Amino acid sequence: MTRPANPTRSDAVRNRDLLVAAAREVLAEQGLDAPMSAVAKRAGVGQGTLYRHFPDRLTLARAVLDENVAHIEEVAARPGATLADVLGVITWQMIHSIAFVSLIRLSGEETSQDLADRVRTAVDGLPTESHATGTRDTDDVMLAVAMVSGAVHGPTEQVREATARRAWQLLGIEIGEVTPDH
Amino acid sequence: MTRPANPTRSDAVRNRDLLVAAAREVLAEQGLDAPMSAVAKRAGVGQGTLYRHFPDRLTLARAVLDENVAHIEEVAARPGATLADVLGVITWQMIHSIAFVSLIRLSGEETSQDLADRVRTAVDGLPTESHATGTRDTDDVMLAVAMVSGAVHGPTEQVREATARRAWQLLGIEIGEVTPDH
Amino acid sequence: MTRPANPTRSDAVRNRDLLVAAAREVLAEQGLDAPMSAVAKRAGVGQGTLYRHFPDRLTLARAVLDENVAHIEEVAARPGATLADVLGVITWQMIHSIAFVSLIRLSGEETSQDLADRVRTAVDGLPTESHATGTRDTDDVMLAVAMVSGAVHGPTEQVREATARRAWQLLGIEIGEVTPDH
Amino acid sequence: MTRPANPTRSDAVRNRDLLVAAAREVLAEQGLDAPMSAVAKRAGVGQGTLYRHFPDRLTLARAVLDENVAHIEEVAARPGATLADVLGVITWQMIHSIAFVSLIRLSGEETSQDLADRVRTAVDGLPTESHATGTRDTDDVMLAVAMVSGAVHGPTEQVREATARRAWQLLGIEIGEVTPDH
DNA sequence: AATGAATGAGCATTCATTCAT
DNA sequence: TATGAATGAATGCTCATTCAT
Repeated sequence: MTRPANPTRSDAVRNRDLLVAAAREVLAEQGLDAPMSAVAKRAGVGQGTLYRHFPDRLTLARAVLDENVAHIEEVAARPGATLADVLGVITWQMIHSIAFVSLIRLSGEETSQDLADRVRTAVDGLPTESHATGTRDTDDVMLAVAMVSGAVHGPTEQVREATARRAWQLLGIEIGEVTPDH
Repeated sequence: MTRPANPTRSDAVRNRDLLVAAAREVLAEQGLDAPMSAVAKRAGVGQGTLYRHFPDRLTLARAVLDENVAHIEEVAARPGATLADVLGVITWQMIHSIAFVSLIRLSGEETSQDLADRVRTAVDGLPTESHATGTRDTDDVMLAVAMVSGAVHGPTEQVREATARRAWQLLGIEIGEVTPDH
Repeated sequence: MTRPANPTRSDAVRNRDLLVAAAREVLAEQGLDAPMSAVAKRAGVGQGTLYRHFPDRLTLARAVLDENVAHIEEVAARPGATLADVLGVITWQMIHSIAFVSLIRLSGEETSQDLADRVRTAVDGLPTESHATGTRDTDDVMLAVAMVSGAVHGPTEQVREATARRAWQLLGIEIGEVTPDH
Repeated sequence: MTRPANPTRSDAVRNRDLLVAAAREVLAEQGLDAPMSAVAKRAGVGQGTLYRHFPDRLTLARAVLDENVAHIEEVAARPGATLADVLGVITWQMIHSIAFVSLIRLSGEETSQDLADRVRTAVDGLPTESHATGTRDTDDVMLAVAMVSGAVHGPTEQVREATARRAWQLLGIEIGEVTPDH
């Protein structure tokens, strides 16, 4: 348990969490260009507080993605986890958040290379579920994720999920359950 | 003699072309959100002129894409053209224009369905070059294009081209020369 | 008959008439702030032509009012015309043209004093129809017209006419038929 | 202690007042179409501040008129107040503010019906000062106000006041002192 | 440290006026 | 002389960011 014994900061920690949660929702709905004020309002804090925690839009977006990545890492670390399992989770995230897709898109940039690297590390060495898929080069897996993200569009989550599934099929890669796994 | 006096077309046509060319550059560099004023400035015309020709941003973007699509159609219509040839041209366009990628991304929307349809029609029925590729369902080809667009990122055109080529490989689809073919 | 024998200018005269007619409609509908381009478009002429005939908005507006005033003068000059007759015509004009009311409003300014003077002259010395009204000071009549113009508002012509009639009643002034008298 | 921290009202209240005062002046001088930026500049605040307090031009105009109407209500509520007193105050406001006149003009519209209603309510039931005037129907009084507003024009306040007085005379309505009564 | 008001730059859009043809 | 395209100033409005409290 890494609870920092720092009781006076409990407010700050709480606000940070509120902001990340709010940003997740707002960015998912409106995309990366959403007004910062909308995030502050949804979190129920002042604009100044938002800027205290996240000096710029990218820092905030990265904090959101960080939780996504942390969840991916967690799933990957489970005993018996397979590549398919992890890809299922990633696919769920792509389907449900415009921002997540946009952030993957920005991953090539200097902006969030570290996050991409963490996903790569998590994926690296995971066993593939069947011989049909075969062992994958990690770079190729990351590229495949980016490719599927390019396919994930459509008005409803149902449409986006169907498209994503077909995209994985075209790549010949099996994925597990598409689930938030929260 | 009451000459109708409607000769001033030379300016107008020239300005329209200047604007589309400027928009192509600006949108390629800055994406679909680029300021309209930047387009007008690059074209060397006033803002009013831009709005006279293109009442809104989408109309302008469509005019740009229209030329891309027209070129794709032209290549597809050549005697002996194959799917690989056309995909090579499309790939070149994706590598060189952020806007083109963004527009592919928007294709699902009401915005530019007609343009996407024209590409689909152009692609439909093109012969595949080798037995390795096999006959392709047109929907899958369009999905593959979207997928590759998701992979096309990177600081330089060289990197983007290499990534795009690898993406096509993962899909098992052969493409022809990556060329503007102007 | 004051038809000037100047055949080469027939086009110009025709355009002037078209413009005044268009301005009458457009100003009546949209008020004095209507775009000049809307007038030119409605007249079916170019913007340049409009500016050739009417260098500024006020000149154009005055030309419209001039026809109104000319009609008032014509009615006033008829044998047997009474003040009530003329006020009926004026009332009709107020009811049917936002611009006419606005122009009356501007009449105090230097802008169209001459037009106001012509109305005054036309009104001056007209016999009143009945002893109920009595002889009127011309200045007061002009003021009364301005006052009624202040009352002429409402969504429909029916409402505006009813309000105008009540306004004249409050002033104790009888008016004749409310008619364009074209 | 988690002090809610909401003390910053002083600035906000002050700025709101500055804006209303500035708007009063600017609208009085330039009418309802005055640029919003002119109001912000006169108030000495940024444009954003203006929009924070008044999201659109009508809201701002209504805030200005609200003070006028509040003052009318206050005078009407004084013990012993007569219709003539209130009409005197209204007349003063018409003479000194183009905007007030314009707003009376707009009263028919959906825009500020509530304000017009408040004036009507204030006027309703006020005693008339002398038998010369007699009891007035409230609708007629409101119409009379609109009529006088139509007469209030002229280059100087002196001219406008003289015209307004004559207009009331033509209506046979006595008014009290023409005064701001601040 | 939190709040939310203030700032002002930035972008979209309209329209009066000019001018090339 | 007529046309209508071009210009660019003006205005509305929206945020990102700063700062007084």
